[in-house]
Amino acid sequence: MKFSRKSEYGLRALLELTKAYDQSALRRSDIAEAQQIPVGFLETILLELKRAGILGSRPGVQGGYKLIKHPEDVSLGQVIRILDGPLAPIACVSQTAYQTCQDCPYSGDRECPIQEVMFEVRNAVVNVLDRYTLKAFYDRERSRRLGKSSKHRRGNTPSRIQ
Amino acid sequence: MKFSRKSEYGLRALLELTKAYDQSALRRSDIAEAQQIPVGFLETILLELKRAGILGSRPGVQGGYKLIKHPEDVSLGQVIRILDGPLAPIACVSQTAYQTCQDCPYSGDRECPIQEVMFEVRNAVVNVLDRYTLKAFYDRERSRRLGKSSKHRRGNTPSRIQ
DNA sequence: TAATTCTTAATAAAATTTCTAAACATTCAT
DNA sequence: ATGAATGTTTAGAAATTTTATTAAGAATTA
Repeated sequence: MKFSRKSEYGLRALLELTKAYDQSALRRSDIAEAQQIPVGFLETILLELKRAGILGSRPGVQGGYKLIKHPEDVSLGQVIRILDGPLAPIACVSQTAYQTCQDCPYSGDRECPIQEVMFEVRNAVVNVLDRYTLKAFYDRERSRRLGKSSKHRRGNTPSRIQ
Repeated sequence: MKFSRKSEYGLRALLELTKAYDQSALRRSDIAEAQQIPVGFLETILLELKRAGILGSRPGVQGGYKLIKHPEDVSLGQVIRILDGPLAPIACVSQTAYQTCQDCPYSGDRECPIQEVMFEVRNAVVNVLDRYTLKAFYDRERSRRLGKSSKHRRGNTPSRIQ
């Protein structure tokens, strides 16, 4: 029932990128150092997040990765689904990747008592992870740095990154 | 975020054993056949559940495995913890197997925003899995066989199995 | 005592996760 | 244009975990 290291690294990288949301791009090496992530593995992760449309990037001097979606628009559930696959504990209760259980004796019209529980587990997990967005990271860091009164206005952050 | 095949097999085996709770012991080969589980792997699983005090067993003719705890007293959370380890998605929010994250930059007094979410996920999962017991399997099968009015009285089921 | 069944440990096979390497492409400063 | 800095891509190696098998042994009952 664990999340993979990959998801963990991904979230930690996004934590850094969210803190730098309205600032300049971050090099993978900077992220790796800040969060103690093996740089080669981080690369793979950042590219998956880029393909999913969450990050943008640019090579060269002043290049790096950048969060291109608003923190409020990226749920942690989305991130984990990208990196780890479906959230459901068993394929027969997944909304995004449903599959009948192989050799399950409850196929057809008979109801499976295990499926019932697993469905509740799935919903419980999804409810938490789709409620939290990257904004939670943002707010927390702001309030740490600026004191309690911080309030971030959602606006246009000019950026040359695609 | 998946459960392992092992947990799934374990639950399915316990489903059979719960249905047979007040009847005779089940041979591993019968359980394996009923639930389409590789018999050798099932062996490993049943023994773990036995060591954990949930099952009893006896060799020889008329032998087999038997549920020795009352279905109401075995939560699905317990079962999965035995077979798959802690339910927490990350070690730093586990109650049963707490561990600080390796190389986590939020060690010490600084609060980790990821930990906060993961703690909620853990609680959500545990709430579901520790609320369901094997009795849910029992009830469901009874009502299927006997119609809606079934009500099982908790009583002494004589058994020679340890 | 013999047939049946569980017990145990070792380990093999398969799958997945984690990570590395290297050749390549793009951007920007000059 | 050129070169340094950085991302891109693919292949695959290493490590770990999961899944399963095997085989010798011990307990129970008829």
